This record gives sequence, structure tokens and C-alpha cells, in this order.
Amino acid sequence: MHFANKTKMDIIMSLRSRPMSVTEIVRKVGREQSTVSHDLRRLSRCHILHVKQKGKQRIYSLNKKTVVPILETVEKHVRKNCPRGCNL
Amino acid sequence: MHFANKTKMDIIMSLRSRPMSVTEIVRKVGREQSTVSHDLRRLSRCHILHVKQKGKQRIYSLNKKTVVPILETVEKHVRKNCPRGCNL
DNA sequence: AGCTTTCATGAATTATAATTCATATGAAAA
DNA sequence: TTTTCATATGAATTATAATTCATGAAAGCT
Repeated sequence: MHFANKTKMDIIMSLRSRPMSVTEIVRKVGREQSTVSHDLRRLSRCHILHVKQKGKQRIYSLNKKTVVPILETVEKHVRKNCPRGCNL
Repeated sequence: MHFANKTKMDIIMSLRSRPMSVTEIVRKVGREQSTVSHDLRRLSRCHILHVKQKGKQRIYSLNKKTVVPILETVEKHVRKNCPRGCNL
């Protein structure tokens, strides 16, 4: 599943397991630091992610309270309707 | 709320109340017929909408089973986190 | 203070998606 | 069977979003 954007979706999925610093996220999703940073900002703007400073790192975490339920409903839709992939 | 795209979101919201023909949808959302038609195709491709022929009309309806739950979780997120509008 | 690490930012580019315009198709009516 | 109404489609344009590149800022080390 990758709604509109692969990078943003990868970030969200990475943070689903645990909070991570930017460097960690960059390693995980395998794209440029600035690309990731821009997406982190976009995702934070609409409160999909939270940030907290920790030394010189910034730890991003998923707003699980509201976002996980969204992911689950979407995943259910995809499983039911487009199991062979779909560009939702 | 209007995720990525206003037109598509307007279509979805219109169909939330009841199934409609293309002409009805066009009137409701107030955009060009071809624009609406393209969006209807995109939305149908990922099974967000269903279609059935009725004479020379095509009646589009929302796939309520999976889509309404998605809408509800998203709306919850928006209410909680960005009540003053947000470009989620 | 100077250096390094970590991350953010803005402007420019590139990629992707939405809209329009013109036209086609298909079903029913005349 | 021609015409009309309802809708779809493709190509071209336009709008919007994502990526890159270069640089900047802050925190912590030495």
C-alpha cells in the first residue's frame, strides 16, 4: 500500500514500529536527507507525526492514536478490493 | 476535509448520501462533465465507487462497506488535530 | 571559539496529477 | 436510422507535489 506518495508512506510505515531519529529514517527509507526532511515537515504539519528534540537529534513518532486506525481501515479496503496492488 | 483533491473528495461526499448519475454529480460538484468523468474512473479503479448502468445513465455509488470507515477515522483525526482546516 | 554531527530550509528542477477541449460511444427516442 | 441525451476517452495543457542541490542553523564536542 502506498497512497499517493511512496516516501511518505515508507516513513509512516517505518515509524509504525517505533519512533526514530531523522538519520535512522533516512537509512531505513533509503532516500536523500533533505527529501525525508521535507516529508517529515509535511507529515508533521497535519499532525500525522510528532517530534521531540533529544540532544542534537530529532525523534519523530507516529501519532498512533488517530493514524493507526486510518491505516487499518485503508488496509482492510485494499485487502478486500485490490489485493493485487492498487494505486489508492 | 479534502485530502489531496477537492473534486474527488466532493464526489465522494456527494455519494455518501445516495447513489447518483453522472449528470447529478456534475450539477452537485459544479465542475465540467469530463473532469468528473475522469475522476469517477479513477475512483472506480480502486473500488472506492461502484457503477451500474440504468438505461442510458450510469449510477455511481460509494463503496460504503470499506470507504465509510476510512472517512470516519480520517474525520476523527481532523477533528482532534486540525479543527481549523488542514491539507491532509 | 572552532569543528562536527544532525537536521531544516529555500529555490530550482523534475515528476505526477488534474483539468480542459474536442471528439467518440452507446442507449433510447423520434 | 437519424437524432438526442448521457457519459467516456485521449491528447494537450495546466496545476500541484516531490525531489534535488546548495546552504544554513543549532547542539554538543574538543
